[in-house]
Amino acid sequence: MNIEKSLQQDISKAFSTLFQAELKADEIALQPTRKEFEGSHTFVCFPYARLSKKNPEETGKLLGTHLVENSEVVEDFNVVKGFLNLVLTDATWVGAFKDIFNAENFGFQPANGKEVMIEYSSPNTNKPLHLGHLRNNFLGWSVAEILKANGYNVHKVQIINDRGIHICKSMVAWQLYGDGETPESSGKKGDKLVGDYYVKFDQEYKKEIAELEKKGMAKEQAEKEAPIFKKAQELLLKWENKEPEVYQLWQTMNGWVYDGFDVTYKTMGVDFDKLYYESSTYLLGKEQALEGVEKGVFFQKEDGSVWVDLTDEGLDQKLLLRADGTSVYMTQDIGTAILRFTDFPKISKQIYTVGNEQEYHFNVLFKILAKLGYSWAKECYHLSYGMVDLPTGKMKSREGTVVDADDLMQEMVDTAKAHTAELGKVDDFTKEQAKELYEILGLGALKYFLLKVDPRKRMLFDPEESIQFHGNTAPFIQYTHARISAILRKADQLGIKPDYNSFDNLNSLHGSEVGIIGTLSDYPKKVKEAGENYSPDVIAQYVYDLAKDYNRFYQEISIFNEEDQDALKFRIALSTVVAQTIQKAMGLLGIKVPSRM
RNA sequence: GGUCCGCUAGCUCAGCUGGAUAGAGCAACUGCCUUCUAAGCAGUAGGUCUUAGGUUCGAAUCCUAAGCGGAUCACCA
Repeated sequence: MNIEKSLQQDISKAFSTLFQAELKADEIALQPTRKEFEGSHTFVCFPYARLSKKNPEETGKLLGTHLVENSEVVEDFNVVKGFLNLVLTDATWVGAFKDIFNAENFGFQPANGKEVMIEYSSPNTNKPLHLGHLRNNFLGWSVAEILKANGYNVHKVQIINDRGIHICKSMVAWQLYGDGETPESSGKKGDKLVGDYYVKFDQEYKKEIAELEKKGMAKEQAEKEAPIFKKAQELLLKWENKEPEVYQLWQTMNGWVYDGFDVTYKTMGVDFDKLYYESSTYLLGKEQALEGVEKGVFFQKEDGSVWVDLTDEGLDQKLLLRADGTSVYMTQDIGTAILRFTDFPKISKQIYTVGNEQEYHFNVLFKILAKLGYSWAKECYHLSYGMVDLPTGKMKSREGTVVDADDLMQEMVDTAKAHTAELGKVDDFTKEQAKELYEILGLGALKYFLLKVDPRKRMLFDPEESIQFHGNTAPFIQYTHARISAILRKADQLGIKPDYNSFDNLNSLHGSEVGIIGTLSDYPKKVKEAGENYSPDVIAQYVYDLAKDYNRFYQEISIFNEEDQDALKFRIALSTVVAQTIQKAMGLLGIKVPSRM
């Protein structure tokens, strides 16, 4: 029996007997008691004074007295300024813990038969992944896990933006300046190599613009007339016409990028159930655009370009096909969405994990899909997250202030290594064990740092702070797990194996033990909340609180010096559940926990 | 200019379905390792919750306006 529900029912009954007033159990709001007062649950009397026809203070006193006499769970109470603080019996806490200890998959919901699709990552294939992608990938992957924990069947997908003017830019630069360079010939990671040519393009492009401007051309026109830019445009057109030479180069260079991405995804610990490629969805989008013209939902301008008019929705007109027939970003997103709902007809929701600078884009996309008559358009949701800023300001790829994903992850692992070596606690580890530990710690620290913040908010990435191993960090939580693991190893050696009835005669609990049980009881609620709001930060915050609670207990109470066998077994059981919960909650964030560190 | 988002301790963030004296971490200062891992624990100090109105028994939380910062309004993705 859930503690909160028992209390709600008892309070409801009390209102009926004491005040002859009807108050439904599920309408009763209880809040956690502030730590400066005695008790665990607080009933705020003000809103109910109307029902009790007594002032809040009086209501609280009558209610408290009645509960102590009639409720099995209430031991004591105090009323402070209209707040009724309830102290529960230790038996109640032990009972609640027994249920948790016994639970099959505590905190997780059984399958609910619903399917959702979540998209994340979705990089362009013209440059390597960076810090912003890390937030995106960790967020999307974590939300997927959290939704699974809430009983959904989840499909993790991404759309790889493998075609378009951006990749053509890299291709042109490689044709002009590449001299046949390949990842094999230069030893460069494929995505880095292609990214270098994207930068090269931009440098040359700027030079050409400057030259044209010098000759008296307006900047805007120079941007369109620069020869290298025109070459990129030509390549795009040739690509859409599937000219073999261009198509092959495109395939080769994308192949290099995919090889590079694979390595990065593997390090990140992120994966996908299905990949969509823009190159194979944009044609469907084109068809839709043309069909839309026939249906009269879209219109064509004199130059042949296709547009949608959303002015009646408070938005603007939006281009869907260029005059030369080539498609834009929006075109392929229409095709992709349709394809996905065709592939997975049962999905009840599609979540797009994409930065908040694209809010307008998705707003428009969903409206277009609705206009085309797709009823599922309203089930599309843009999980919009904030930018990652650096202490030096915004990341700008063209100014070289981008934090590369591979470099950053490596740096985190290196730092974990240095810090661990300094402490010297795992000097007996084999090389492989040590390497694994450094990766668990370094990647964990990074993931936690990026996930503990509300995704909707923009956040500051301070490299100094991100590699901190104290305080509200993954290593702190991982350390707590390692400590518990040491205790459980010892308990195992001593043959202490608590079961459901091992602590039936336990007659008193310490405050820190009650605190842990209270926090554990919150876990299912937190998993649900994190799922409803697509907020891994709820889990991050929770698991930190749990670790803190355990560390206080660890510091205050000795386990193995305890003579009372019931108390000893209870503490082992409590430690077991905390370790499992830490492990599972961190798992929802994609963070592993070591048994020694 | 229109639309949207943010503003809480020196810094980074919780709290936001209205509840008590607004919480953590970092940084600073003070204690605690012959005891299950000190990557820890306990404590001190640090706040007109951007401002002004309003609703309410009660507002960091809801409403209105202003200020500051950001995003967006591309034949870029």
